[in-house]
Amino acid sequence: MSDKKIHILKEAEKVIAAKGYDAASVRDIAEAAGVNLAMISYYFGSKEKLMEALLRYRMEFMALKMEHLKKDSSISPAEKIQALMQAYIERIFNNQDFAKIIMAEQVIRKHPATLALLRQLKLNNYKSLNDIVEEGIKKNFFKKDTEAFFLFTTLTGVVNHIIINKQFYIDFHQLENVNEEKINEMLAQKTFIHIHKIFKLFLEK
Amino acid sequence: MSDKKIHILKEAEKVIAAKGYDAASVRDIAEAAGVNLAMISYYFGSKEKLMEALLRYRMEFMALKMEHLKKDSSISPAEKIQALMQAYIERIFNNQDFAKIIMAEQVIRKHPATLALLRQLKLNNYKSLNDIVEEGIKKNFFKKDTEAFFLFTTLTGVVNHIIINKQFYIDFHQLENVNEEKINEMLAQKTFIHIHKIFKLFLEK
Amino acid sequence: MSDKKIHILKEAEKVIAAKGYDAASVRDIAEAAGVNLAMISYYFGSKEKLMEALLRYRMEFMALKMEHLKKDSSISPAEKIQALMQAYIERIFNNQDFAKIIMAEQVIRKHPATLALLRQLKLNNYKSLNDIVEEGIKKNFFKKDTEAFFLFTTLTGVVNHIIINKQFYIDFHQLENVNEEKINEMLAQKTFIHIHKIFKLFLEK
Amino acid sequence: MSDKKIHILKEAEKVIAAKGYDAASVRDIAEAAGVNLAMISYYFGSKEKLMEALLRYRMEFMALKMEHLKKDSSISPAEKIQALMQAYIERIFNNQDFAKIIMAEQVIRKHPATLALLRQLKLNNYKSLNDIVEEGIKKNFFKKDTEAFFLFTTLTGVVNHIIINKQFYIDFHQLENVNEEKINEMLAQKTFIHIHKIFKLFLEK
DNA sequence: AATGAATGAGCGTTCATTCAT
DNA sequence: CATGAATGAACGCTCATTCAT
Repeated sequence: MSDKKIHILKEAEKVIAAKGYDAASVRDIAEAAGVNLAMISYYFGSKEKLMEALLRYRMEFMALKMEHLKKDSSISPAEKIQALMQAYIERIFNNQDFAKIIMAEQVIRKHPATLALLRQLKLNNYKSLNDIVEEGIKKNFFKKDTEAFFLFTTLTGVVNHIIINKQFYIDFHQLENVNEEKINEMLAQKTFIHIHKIFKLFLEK
Repeated sequence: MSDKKIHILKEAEKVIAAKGYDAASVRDIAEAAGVNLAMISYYFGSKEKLMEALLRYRMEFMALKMEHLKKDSSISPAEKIQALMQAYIERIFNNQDFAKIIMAEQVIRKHPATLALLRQLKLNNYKSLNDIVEEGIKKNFFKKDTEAFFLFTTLTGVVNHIIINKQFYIDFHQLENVNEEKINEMLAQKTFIHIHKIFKLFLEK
Repeated sequence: MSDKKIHILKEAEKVIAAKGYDAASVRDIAEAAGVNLAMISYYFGSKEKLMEALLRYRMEFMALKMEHLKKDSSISPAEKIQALMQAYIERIFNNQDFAKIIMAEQVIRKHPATLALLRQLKLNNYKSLNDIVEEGIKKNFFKKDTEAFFLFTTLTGVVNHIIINKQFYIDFHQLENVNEEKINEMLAQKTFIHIHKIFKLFLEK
Repeated sequence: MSDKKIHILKEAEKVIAAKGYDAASVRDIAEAAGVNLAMISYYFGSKEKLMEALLRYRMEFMALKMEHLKKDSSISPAEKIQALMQAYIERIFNNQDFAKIIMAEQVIRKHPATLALLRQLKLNNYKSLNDIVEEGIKKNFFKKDTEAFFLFTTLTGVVNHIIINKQFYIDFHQLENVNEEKINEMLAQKTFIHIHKIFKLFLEK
């Protein structure tokens, strides 16, 4: 993909995360990207296809491809889970705009083309988690009776809601003057510890 | 509030939950409610004020007013937490449309008027939780080192993400033909058990 | 149909006849009719539907409903043909804008919805002519071997091409300063005589 | 003119005949001709000038240049008329797309540049006819009182309307499965006979 | 109180054309 | 000679809202 297309996608991501897909006009996006209005259609075909392109572009980085981990028997299931958690938290925290867009897209809108993409992403991530859990159970490291679905929604739900409530956290703890990067780091770390404890509770014998 | 207004709000809730605020046109809402288009502005002033009215109307039921519990010293903090969890899960599951609207509103849009309302709701709910936690700590029932913020985001994050991923769960477990009411009940119960375990982990000594 | 709708249709007819359907923008039509741009969609739904409404509105006057003539046996087939010719010439000359629109629509564009309407109009007119011709043949007044199709295309082709070439006629005979009404009357009369002779040639024994 | 230009013109002719000038986008034409979009402007300057080029290119074949006939006194005026009729019918039937474009252009659009060209074409054709008619009158072969204008509009009107109504004719006589070439031949022949009779009526003493 | 009619603003998209290479 | 990239203008249409009744 051309640099210009990527540039437009990145600016579009900001605008759409801030306003939502419907309220983000093509004119808004074009202005933010510093390109002519007609370029959007020229490059992507339509607003909807730009959205699709954005999802495809970012999903590559969002997807938890744990293939290299799965087959490595020198790493314990517990360590794999830890790595997956770490990767997910990192990715969400490193692209909070995209995380918001995905959240909004799941809750409302549900455009057919994006729906299929999101389902695929979700399925892949879910399976990555599930595979490790099943491996852990088989190898007798993990408890048998834990539904992966609840672990999955816990991981995604907690991380995403921490993103949503970040401003609330800042306000509550009066961190307005703290560097945002610092806050993100701190929150990410605390989030990891928090979820790690939960996963241990549900998985480790 | 007049019955007609409430009727419009309820229909608007469905439409907005399905399409999102921006994509839900006043025409859509008027048609769904079976009222004249001009009635919306006539009754509520504007689309935005209808949204505000909807938030106010539903937030009364969403807010976790635990005053009657707080002062009752015959109930243990653990039981209070349990009651709060139960109440929250019940409310989200009983009004999934509104839950979606609130989620979308928090993630995107962020209209000043609604922002303040949502912040208030969040603060109230957070404080309800926090009060109980602090009481538990003071009474030496709960661990000292647990941040209420993470308990809060866990409760809200998990419950809301289970709502978001309900369809995914149905597809995955092939429950397409199961009565939706049944699925809701089952999921709500499992969600309660799941979160209850987490809370125990973080709070109980 | 409301007066305002009819007013818009009449102004639209002028604009579309002058520029052609595609070049006549909704903005042009709205301006010509002195109404707000959005009124066009409000009243007619879309530009295409306005066109359809125009066709339906004018076709009532364009159709050669000769039922009252057909059954009247006191009128000879020759007189009936004469009446039909007269009626057709009159209608085309009295609404030259619409005649042009129909011509252009038949030649190019051919939008499904209008295509069906025009086909119906053509079929009705053709049948009106054909019925009389067949009656004349049966009653032994008319020649047997004349194809109605060529009479039909002669009538419509000649009349419409005289409309098309009216300006050419005016220029050629330097009638720039003659009242248009006069020219129309004169041309209509000459056209009638011309076609009458042709029809006599092909029909009368 | 280069082969490529001619190729573009021929493809443009098809597209414009099918959709009309305004609805035929430069993109459509470029795609149909298999050339780069920018080539159109590059070769012809603009869409309008392409249209002009098309008119100029085709008008050479459309113009009824009867000079060689006019001066030949061994051919009777009646035979000359016949030759002109034949030539006109042939040209229209052999290039129905262009005939449609000319018709549409005369009825609507009327762009200054094309208007002048078409007027010239019309004038030339009209004069070719008129010259022969006048010669016939002078030589006492033809009736005096026939206006050439009505002969002209009869020739052009009937032929062009037969083209317009060709599909109607096919539908009516259920000739859907007959080879189009065959239908054209048959119609052209019938048209010639038909118009020939009319011209005889109006001209021969 | 209730509503059909109307409106200005803005939407996503496509247009013919130009420009840099 | 040829073309991919880019652009300003305009397109048909829908929006939330207002107004006259």
